[in-house]
Amino acid sequence: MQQNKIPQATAKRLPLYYRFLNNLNQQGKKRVSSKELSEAVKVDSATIRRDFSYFGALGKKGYGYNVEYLLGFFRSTLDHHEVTEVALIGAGNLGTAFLKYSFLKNNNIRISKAFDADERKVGSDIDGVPIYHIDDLSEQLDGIRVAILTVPSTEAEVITENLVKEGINGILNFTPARITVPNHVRVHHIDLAVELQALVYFLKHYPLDKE
Amino acid sequence: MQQNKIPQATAKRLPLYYRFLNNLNQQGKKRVSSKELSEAVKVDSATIRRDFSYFGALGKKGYGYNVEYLLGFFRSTLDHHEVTEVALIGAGNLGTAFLKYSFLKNNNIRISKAFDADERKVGSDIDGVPIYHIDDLSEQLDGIRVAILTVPSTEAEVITENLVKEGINGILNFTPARITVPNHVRVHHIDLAVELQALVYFLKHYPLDKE
DNA sequence: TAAAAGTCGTGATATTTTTCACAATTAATT
DNA sequence: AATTAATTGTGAAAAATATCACGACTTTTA
Ligand SMILES: NC(=O)c1ccc[n+]([C@@H]2O[C@H](COP(=O)([O-])OP(=O)(O)OC[C@H]3O[C@@H](n4cnc5c(N)ncnc54)[C@H](O)[C@@H]3O)[C@@H](O)[C@H]2O)c1
Ligand SMILES: NC(=O)c1ccc[n+]([C@@H]2O[C@H](COP(=O)([O-])OP(=O)(O)OC[C@H]3O[C@@H](n4cnc5c(N)ncnc54)[C@H](O)[C@@H]3O)[C@@H](O)[C@H]2O)c1
Repeated sequence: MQQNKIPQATAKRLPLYYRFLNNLNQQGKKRVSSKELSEAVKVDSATIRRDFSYFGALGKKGYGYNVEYLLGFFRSTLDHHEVTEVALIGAGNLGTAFLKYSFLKNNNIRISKAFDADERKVGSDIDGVPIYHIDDLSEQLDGIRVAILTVPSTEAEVITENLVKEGINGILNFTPARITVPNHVRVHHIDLAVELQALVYFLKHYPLDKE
Repeated sequence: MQQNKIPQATAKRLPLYYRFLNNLNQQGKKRVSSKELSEAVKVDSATIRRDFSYFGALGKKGYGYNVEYLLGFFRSTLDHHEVTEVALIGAGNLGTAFLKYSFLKNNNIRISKAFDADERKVGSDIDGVPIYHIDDLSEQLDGIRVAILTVPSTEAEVITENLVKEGINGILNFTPARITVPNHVRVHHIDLAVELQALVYFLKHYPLDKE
């Protein structure tokens, strides 16, 4: 669908641009240059211009970008007029933090259902999000295509199989397990322990001054 | 310090390799090939061999890698014999989840102190980690060089300044704010809302089958 | 109105990362 | 002992990403 010419690296930065444009818009700013944007999001200004250029000529030479126009453009590009429903699997420590956070305001994403195996949690809700039993995926998941996975890593593989069976095609996996999926399913890993360890590694092994 | 020849992309994968080698070792496995490892961590086997090769010839042709040897090697490379102490700033929803998680077992990282501005939290502890007042950074932080930032985004910039002043040189920033730091300080961003939105974007705009 | 300053869009170039593909070597098998 | 199968380490190529640098155009200033 659409031009899949857009590099992945660019696609990953789009939500970031979008959020900052939103901020600017709320501050009443009318125009912005790639240089200003660069300082705010810490991405080289040439990279920003290049990123934008994949979508056509969105700016004006000598002027910069019109915030409102750009925002409108991104809104439709990011499908931001419609809310994306997401399921959360595993309402534990991490899962609960997500349930309490509103992705709706800035991101038009709503965690609308949670699933867990713990009988004490099933039937309750967290900040208005109902928790269902994991065995009821089939009945309750209907239509939802994206899942956040915050279960113990030992459960990840089996649960993933079920999620895929029920039509999920996007998984944000916080589990350390590297899950296997058919190739119509997209998995993004966020491995917090790895991130932390990588940071520590960089601190110890890379020159301190100058990047 | 050390050969900073190692590409960043490689460095980021090291903790991942390390964890899987640990698993294998615990399962009693004596040898492993780049092909097996590849299937487990979902990284191309040539990439794995290349990554390892930056540290010298760690394997044996026709045999593969000796798990124990490789593990020992990574242990010292990742400084895994000593525990890295980390401070958590902002014991809210996300912060609490981290405090309840043990990074010690697999990663030799310990969140040893937490800081918050909420008087009701200060003085208590979460899973044994004491919560101090953010104003007491100076007295309490001593020696800690790495911080996890999980405060409201509006506070991020000011707090960062203080952290830097107190000698922090690595920050894992979960705030949507893009913080500004002197260039001897390293910041890694984990922007959960962006990750989620990027996943949704990929699902809608990239071909479903094949990659 | 003319000159100066600012800024985009992009060809060209540089850098980084990934992958291919194979000689060299080891282990396993017959 | 000889043959076959497995697997590394790496030169070379490819792919992806980032940056430079400048012509073209717009806005601002004088
Ligand atoms: N909390 C952190 O800071 C942190 C850090 C790094 C990685 N992780 C990873 O994130 C995942 C979640 O961590 P957590 O701290 O929230 O763990 P947790 O134990 O607090 O939560 C796990 C939740 O999953 C539920 N669960 C167990 N089996 C299930 C099943 N079969 N189906 C549905 N739900 C099931 C449990 O009832 C629990 O509510 C883990 O894989 C962990 O390794 C967490
Ligand atoms: N929870 C999530 O799922 C989620 C998702 C995406 C992004 N984030 C981001 O992570 C950050 C934390 O989120 P959260 O949900 O844990 O928020 P939270 O409000 O639950 O926690 C913030 C904590 O910071 C403390 N705090 C406030 N001001 C402080 C100060 N000056 N010094 C020290 N502590 C201070 C508060 O007392 C509170 O305990 C936010 O920036 C949020 O945008 C969270």
